[in-house]
Amino acid sequence: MDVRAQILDAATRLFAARGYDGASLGRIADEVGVRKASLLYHFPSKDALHRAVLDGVLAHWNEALPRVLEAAAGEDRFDALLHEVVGFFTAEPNRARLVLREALDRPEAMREQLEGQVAPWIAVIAGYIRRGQERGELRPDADPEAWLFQIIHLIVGGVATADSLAFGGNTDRLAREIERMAKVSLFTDEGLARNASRGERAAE
Amino acid sequence: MDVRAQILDAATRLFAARGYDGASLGRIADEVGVRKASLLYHFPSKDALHRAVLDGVLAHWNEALPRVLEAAAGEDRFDALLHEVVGFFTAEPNRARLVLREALDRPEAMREQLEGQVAPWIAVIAGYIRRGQERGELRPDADPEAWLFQIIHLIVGGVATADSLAFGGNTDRLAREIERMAKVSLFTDEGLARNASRGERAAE
DNA sequence: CCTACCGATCGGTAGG
DNA sequence: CCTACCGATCGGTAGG
Repeated sequence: MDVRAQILDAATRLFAARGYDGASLGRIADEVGVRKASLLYHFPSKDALHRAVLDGVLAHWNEALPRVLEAAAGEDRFDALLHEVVGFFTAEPNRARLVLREALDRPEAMREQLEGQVAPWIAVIAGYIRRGQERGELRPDADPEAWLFQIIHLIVGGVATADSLAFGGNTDRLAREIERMAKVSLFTDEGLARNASRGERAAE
Repeated sequence: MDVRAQILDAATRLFAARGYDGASLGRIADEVGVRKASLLYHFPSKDALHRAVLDGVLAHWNEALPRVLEAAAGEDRFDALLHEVVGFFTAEPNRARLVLREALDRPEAMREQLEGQVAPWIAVIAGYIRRGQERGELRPDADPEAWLFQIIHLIVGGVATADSLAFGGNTDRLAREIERMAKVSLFTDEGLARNASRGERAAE
């Protein structure tokens, strides 16, 4: 791994754990094993480094989401999407923490990112939901865009704060309840029945 | 309002907006209209001020929750609780941001707070849910503690990041979807029917 | 509640 | 990629 990637890696960890102001260039450089001045050769400023870290999180989505949407067959699309989101953030919880911190630290910048980069994909998936509602598989009173936001919110927030909430080893219970809430609040009884039969096959 | 309360007020605002490291004692003092050294007369250190701010958030719950639980009649208890949580955080979104930041910045301290101060109340309310499940009003597959955590999570996180998510004036949609998801994921059809008839009366 | 001040740390630059 | 250094800002203290 070249130095630039090592810097991005350490910066991701420290920005996620301590926030923009709490993470100093000196400590990031220490973790990589270089001097602060050398770090500023690769990234012109702390702000530029921070933006590069956030771009890394966003870049994955622009690659992964189209792939999942195209690959997953129509009926299994929701499971595939759910697992992609869960997998993406559990694989690297710092991604979730970075997103949450950005929402708190710079709400205006986050709003623009959501509108420009995330909203289009939300719209696409919301379209699938609307078709499911027309077929009677999904609850007609569900608000597709709002439902999606809340589920993503539960996953991202849950992963980001897992260390805080994980008392008594209840992370599994929390994760299972998210999945139950997501399904029961979106699928009709008819849709759930079809989903369950598919789930039993998948569990084997 | 005396100086001490003014300091706590300004500190709440700045800690919520910029985090512990991002909020300086100098700026907090500026907003109050005193010198930094004067601020350190009322609170011996930045850390002590921060803890006092968090205690203020917690103190409300130890007063409000027992009150709501006792006052609300059995059948309307869930609506009363939901509105208390929503009202508490929407009235002062900084409370929600502080809680979220604490979970990110000091997960260990947050975990202890949750175990000691919040878990007992969760247990009480979870008991109500279990009784509702035995009566057939609430879904038997719902995990009472986990469901409560997720609903509180949705409300706290939603309020804290409302500025980021509020594009196209969709905060109302997001709030309505939380309420719909909460109800449909907890109540059975029978329970929902009873709830709806009560809701219609309340809406008049 | 103030002025004056301290040591430490910060992001960033000069120059090689 | 380094050493050496800068001005600014930080939390906190002395003394009144």
